[in-house]
Amino acid sequence: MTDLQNLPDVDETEETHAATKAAVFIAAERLFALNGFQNVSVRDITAEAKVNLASVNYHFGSKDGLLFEIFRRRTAELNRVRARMLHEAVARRDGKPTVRDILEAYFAPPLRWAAPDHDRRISVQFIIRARSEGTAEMREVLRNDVSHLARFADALISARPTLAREDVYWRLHFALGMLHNNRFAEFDRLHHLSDGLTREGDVEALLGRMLDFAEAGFLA
Amino acid sequence: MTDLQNLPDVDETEETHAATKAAVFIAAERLFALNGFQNVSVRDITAEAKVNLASVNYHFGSKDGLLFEIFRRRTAELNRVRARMLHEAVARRDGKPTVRDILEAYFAPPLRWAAPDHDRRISVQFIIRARSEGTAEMREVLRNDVSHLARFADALISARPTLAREDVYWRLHFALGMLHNNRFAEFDRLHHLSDGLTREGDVEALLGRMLDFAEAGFLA
DNA sequence: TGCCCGTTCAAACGGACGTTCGAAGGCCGC
DNA sequence: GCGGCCTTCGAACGTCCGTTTGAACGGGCA
Repeated sequence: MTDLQNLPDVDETEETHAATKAAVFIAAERLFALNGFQNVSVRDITAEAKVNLASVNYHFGSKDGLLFEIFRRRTAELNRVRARMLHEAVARRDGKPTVRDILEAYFAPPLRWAAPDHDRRISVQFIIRARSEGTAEMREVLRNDVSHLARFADALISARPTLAREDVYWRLHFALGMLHNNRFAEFDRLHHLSDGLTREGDVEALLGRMLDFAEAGFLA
Repeated sequence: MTDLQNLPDVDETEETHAATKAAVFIAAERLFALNGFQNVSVRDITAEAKVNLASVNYHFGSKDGLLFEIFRRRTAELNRVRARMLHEAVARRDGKPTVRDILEAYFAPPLRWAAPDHDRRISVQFIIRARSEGTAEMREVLRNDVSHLARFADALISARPTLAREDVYWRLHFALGMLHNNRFAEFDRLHHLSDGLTREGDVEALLGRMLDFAEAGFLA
């Protein structure tokens, strides 16, 4: 029951009171995010969710169908929040958002989801993983995702009109690299390298550091 | 201090005496880099190398053994080149290399390997993939790799003494993200986003762009 | 030539996996 | 209470995979 609240009530598909489907969804997202897509079997998922083995194929058609549905919901959700933040920044700045505003609209949502006590902490790791381990179907969505990313690229081009467009695209590419590198394993490595000096708990501080770095890179 | 110059060399003579082993090595590196570790079977490798199925287990013990040997050789090779470049930069600047020097020593070797006509173009993609899809054994090596990375971190701390150490570690983390994001799939996405404006062919130009961005981030 | 031993070969083994199937369960309107 | 339908269940199927096996091969040396 409490599990149902974590399942996003996506408008198009009305959810019946199938607790099994929600349990599978949550268990799969967690296991995939932690262990990788190929290293998690349908039996692992149904064991964690404490449901029957056939549940995955009954509710999601196939293992890939389950993976894709998680991916689709989470990316749509994330893109919605990002678009809203960008829109608010445009309104706040009278149509002229700064580079930092635009980068913040892209960085902040996933970073805030990744906060230690946030219930979407796992979703961010799932999305990051999908970018490198995703199936062909996921990459297809990421292709259409380009139109979403293009809004931020256009905003950046407007914010820095003196810079060549290709320079903006490359720097956006670098900024995306900064963001996508925020995986558990990389945080561990950094923590080990710095002898415990760096801590990932404070996401607002991390956001500030990332914006300082990326903004300077864009203004160079 | 570990002397990276004295790491075990790649045994090229062994390859010439056992052509099968070399063929397996090359085919496996290529397939793994292009398709991912889990998506390539031993049968795929031996088919591409035109050798018998049992060759992998005979020469490398297991599939994971083959994977690890490729990973071990390539990372050792890369670290050696990086350490040499850092050493040369230290000598050239009388013990005071700039932030740009240090970043260049870390960025340039893999980027130059990734040049379109370079024979190590595939190796870079393999190494990048190992960072996110690697086995537990590989991550163990990456843990020891921290001592290699620590040299660059220390150099950066010396180059920017007024900056808090944790700030340097975080910014190095960001710079690593920029580098590790240079995958085929990401280049494709960028190419698509920019409508063909960005081209990855000129690695020296890319290196310059990356150094401009990261240097500005460090000097912020 | 005849033996030796590192290498290659075809074939099979055992297991893990995604998926399917038919039956049983359980909730609902009637 | 009863029939219908969505869901859950245990069990099995077929496939692909990494690995092993034992025999055959072939060059180097006495």
